[in-house]
Parts: sequence; structure tokens; C-alpha cells
Amino acid sequence: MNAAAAENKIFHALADPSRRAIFESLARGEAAVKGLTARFDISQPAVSQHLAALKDAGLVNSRREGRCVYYRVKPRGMKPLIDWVAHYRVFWSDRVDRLERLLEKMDQ
Amino acid sequence: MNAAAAENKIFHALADPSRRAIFESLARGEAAVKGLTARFDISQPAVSQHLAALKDAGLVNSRREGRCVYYRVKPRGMKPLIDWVAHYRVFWSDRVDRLERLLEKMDQ
DNA sequence: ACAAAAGATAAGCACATGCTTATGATTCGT
DNA sequence: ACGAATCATAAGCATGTGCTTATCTTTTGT
Repeated sequence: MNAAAAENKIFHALADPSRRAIFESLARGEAAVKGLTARFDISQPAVSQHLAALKDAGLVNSRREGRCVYYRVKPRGMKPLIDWVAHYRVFWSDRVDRLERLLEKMDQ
Repeated sequence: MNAAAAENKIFHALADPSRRAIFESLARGEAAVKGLTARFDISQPAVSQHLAALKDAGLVNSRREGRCVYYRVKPRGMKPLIDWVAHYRVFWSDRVDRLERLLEKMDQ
């Protein structure tokens, strides 16, 4: 999958408020579909569909344990988003820019 | 406008491929509606509507000069997006997280 | 083996969205 | 003053999207 396609899926996945809320919830810790359904005021299928979109975007992973399926944030899932934003870092702040340069030095 | 509303508008604005392409084009330099319409294979009203969405999200500014309206990237427009991403930087790599703390020390 | 639990998938529906064409509002050139 | 140029807005339409209920699959407990 090229970069543009990855950006598309990630931006699309995070554009929906419910989906972003689920992702933010997962960022605070692993959770099963049952648990997520309890927190948000939408049906279980709706949660599963959102999770499928997040997974397709590479933002989350799933792990089956018996009847339950636990979802968790994929560590480097947001990398395409980071890279896209970093491409326009010239418009942010000098501090982030310095962070970038420092990272490059440490990579060497 | 609270942070959540700003995130919503920005993610929504950048979720559409055409709109993101227009934004990326503006990132390479200021442009008028006429010029953008020439580059992208959509009608002028479509371009204007996309620009309105980008402007509503705080991502671009506009400047009128005679009959032409020039759009350009708003310097800190992506800050809400940066902040949102930074909030989950713990999932990128531990290295980045440590560097962030190091940078904070250096700021003092 | 059977029923319940947990989740994924299918079908359908109300609504949002991105595009078009048509038109309105300003501004420039002559 | 008048027509052309530039852009914004309105109206309409085809498609996409998020939600629901219903159902299927898999697994657990008894």
C-alpha cells in the first residue's frame, strides 16, 4: 500500500467522532468489544464496524481470547499520519523542528 | 471553540482526498481559486467549497486582491492536529517520548 | 448436547457529502 | 456604462456513511 492510500484510510478512520472516541479509549488501554459497547451509546455492531475501520487503517490490532476479542492501539499505526504532518512541519513551531533534527542525529 | 470541535473540523477537512490535495498544493505556495481550478479536474464551485471547508477548519487564510482571492496555508492551523497526535506519542516509540522530555529540560 | 455469551456480518434506512449546473455579487478593462 | 472575469452561493442529484435490527459463527459453561 502506497503512502497516499494509507493517509486516506487513516484520515477517514479518524474523521468520525465515534471512531476517534473509540481509538482514544483504546489508547488508554486494551479493551474488548463488549467493554467498548458498554462505554459508548451505540450498538455492538456499530462498535465492531468502527473497529474494523480502525483495523483496516492499521491503527489497531486485535487479539482473540476465548469468546472475547481484545483490541489495542497498534504502536506505529499513526506513523503515516505523523509523516504527513511532519512534511509541513515548517508551518508549526521551531521546537518541533528542533525535535526532528535531534532525532535525525540520534539515528546516526 | 473547544479542542474537540477543532479536531473534528480538521480531521473532516483533511479526510477528503481532493481537499487534502488542495491543501498540499497551497502548502507549496499561495494560489488563487482560478489557478487551483486549473490544476484539479473539478469545477470552480467545487474548489470554492473545498476552500471554504479548509478555511472553516482554520487550515487556510484568504486574501482578496481585486477580482482574485488568494488562499494560503495558515501557519499554526494544524496545531490542534499536532496536539492531538502528540497526546498519543507514547505509542510511536519510547525514544521520541524520551526526547520530548529531554527537549523540555533544554527549554528550561 | 444444549443454551448462553461474544462478536462479525448482512440488509436496510436516514442522512451527510461531494459533485454538478445555474445564478448572484464584485471588480476590472474599455 | 457595459461586458467580461473571478469567485461565492443555491439547488439538485448520485453516492457514501453511520446507525439500526436480524442473523450467523465461535466459544464457554453445565
